[in-house]
Amino acid sequence: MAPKYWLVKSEPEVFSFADLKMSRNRTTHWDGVRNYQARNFLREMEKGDRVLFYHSNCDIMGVVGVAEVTKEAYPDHSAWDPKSNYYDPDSTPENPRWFMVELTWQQDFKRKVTLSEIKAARPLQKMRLLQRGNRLSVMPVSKAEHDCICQMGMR
DNA sequence: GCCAACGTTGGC
DNA sequence: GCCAACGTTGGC
Repeated sequence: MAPKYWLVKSEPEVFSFADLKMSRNRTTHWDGVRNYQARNFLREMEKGDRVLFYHSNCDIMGVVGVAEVTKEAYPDHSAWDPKSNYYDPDSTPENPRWFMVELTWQQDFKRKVTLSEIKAARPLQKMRLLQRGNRLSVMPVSKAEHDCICQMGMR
């Protein structure tokens, strides 16, 4: 099965791409997604899928590197922890509502591909990232868009 | 099922 | 810090 392509957003002050790189095995579980549409995308992720890592809500927003899905969707246990920020009493181990995947750092871009560059790049105009009112933290990206952004980032 | 109120996201 | 654009909640 050919790998699929995704973009995940993270606020670097909360969890940056450098944080992922410094994690054990350069891997983390991508928990805390509490939006149904984003969850559904998470559940479509498969091992080997490529993930563009985007920094949001910071000085210069943009894609900073590439990660890979190393474990596909499994129940997000932070939803069961009353002390977690992501606690959701309606999600239970018997009937989990929320899921997470495992992401592994793969490659730093030589330079950040900024939001304004993405907005200016003709092949990227249809990206979901640029669509009005978009607030998804996990979204699909086409292979062409992924390749274009990687090319910009590695130049 | 409608919809107003409220909370959150995230670019600016 | 502001605020537009959502999603969610809860009364009816």
